[in-house]
Amino acid sequence: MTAPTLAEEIANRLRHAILLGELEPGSSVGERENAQRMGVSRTPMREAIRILAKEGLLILRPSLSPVVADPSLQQVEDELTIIRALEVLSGDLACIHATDAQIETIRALHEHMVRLAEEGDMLRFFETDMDFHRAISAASGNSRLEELHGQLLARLWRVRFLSARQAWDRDRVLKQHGLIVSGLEARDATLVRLETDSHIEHIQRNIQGHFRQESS
Amino acid sequence: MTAPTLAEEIANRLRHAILLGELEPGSSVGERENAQRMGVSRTPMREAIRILAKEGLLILRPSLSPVVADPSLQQVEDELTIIRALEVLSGDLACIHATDAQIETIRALHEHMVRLAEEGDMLRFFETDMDFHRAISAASGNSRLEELHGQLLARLWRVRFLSARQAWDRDRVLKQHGLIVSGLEARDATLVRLETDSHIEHIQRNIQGHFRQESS
DNA sequence: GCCCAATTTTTGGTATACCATTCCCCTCGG
DNA sequence: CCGAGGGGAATGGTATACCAAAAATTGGGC
Repeated sequence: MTAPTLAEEIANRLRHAILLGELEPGSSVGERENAQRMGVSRTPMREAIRILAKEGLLILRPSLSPVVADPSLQQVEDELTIIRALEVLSGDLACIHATDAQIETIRALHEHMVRLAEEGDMLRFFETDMDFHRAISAASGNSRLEELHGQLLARLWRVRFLSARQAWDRDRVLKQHGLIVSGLEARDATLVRLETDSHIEHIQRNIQGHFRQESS
Repeated sequence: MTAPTLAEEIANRLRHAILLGELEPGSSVGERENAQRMGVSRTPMREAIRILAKEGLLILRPSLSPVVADPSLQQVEDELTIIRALEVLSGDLACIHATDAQIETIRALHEHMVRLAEEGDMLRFFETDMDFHRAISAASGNSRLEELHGQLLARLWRVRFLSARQAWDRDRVLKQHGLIVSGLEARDATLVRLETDSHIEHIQRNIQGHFRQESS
């Protein structure tokens, strides 16, 4: 792997900080201020800001400091609608193109989640959840789809993380994941599509609940 | 409208040049060279290059000049697969959420294409074709979907333009568009989905033909 | 005549300085 | 006491200078 540029590195650090909530939504992220805070010059910081803006984590305003994005329920639902379509597509393609090794990887991720659920490691559980879905898009054999899906997923990382915290339904998540894995192993596109669709619909409902709770 | 920044402006100029083929695929686009050629400093040029790279028109290589992208047939097909899923989704949503005015706009674009076909204005015809599809995604009521779809469409602008040049089947395009418009007006999601799917499948076939011809 | 290595050149990456615009606060006038 | 105007501070946008690394070229050795 080639050495990561400084701009990418601070972009990663910033992204981490945003996703973990260390930088609150709505707070401003000036070029100078943050550049000094992280000990770099404005140039790479400026580029890092553009990167995160393209990812949707920062909002650029003309002649004004960028702010940490604070997406509305409507926006999140819109994105999730797209993710749903892409994941269904991924499942369809994966049933055709996935190698056995890829499906094996997906099953391994699933079983890893089961263990993490038993141990109660919520953060790891959640991150593996993301990996699980990413692995499916990777198994589609469509690299551009994998990339795009990953971007959208990253964008919703925080809100999904927050809404998954309450996680009254880890069992349902695991059960649905299990069915999706079975569907992939049987190359049963219909089953995969159905379960994927239902799965994301539940996620959507969770997020709606999260927003409702937050506004109170 | 707020004044566009210099970086955006030269990004637009560069994009135009690339899409029109004034910059051949594979040719290198160094920061210094192009900055001087366009009479700006490296900083905005650098940013413009990043923008176009994110759009997929330029390929960044570590420690090497960026080059104008020259997508393979596989890559184009992958992207088109995604576009197909997104357009089908757009059609579904548009049948539910589109306003009558939006559908009216779509019909107007369609009829405009008919006129342009009669006049033989290929470039305008093609651009209106793009607008037609964009208008449908706009009618979905999902702004993020509209944005994403637009980006993917832009990325394939050039190859679609080239493959549409031969255009032995303008009649089929217009017929399918007409059916899609009818479907939208009737809010018949099934019809829209079917025709959209078939429409893009034909585009895919055209592009395959274009690549086959090019390689000979 | 060919290949390898050292050097030179060119590349992107980074830091810094400067500018125009805008925003904010303070003061002055009603 | 309130509002409008002005000045200063802070912002992002741009230009430029410098650096390290990598690629290309050239010269020497085999």
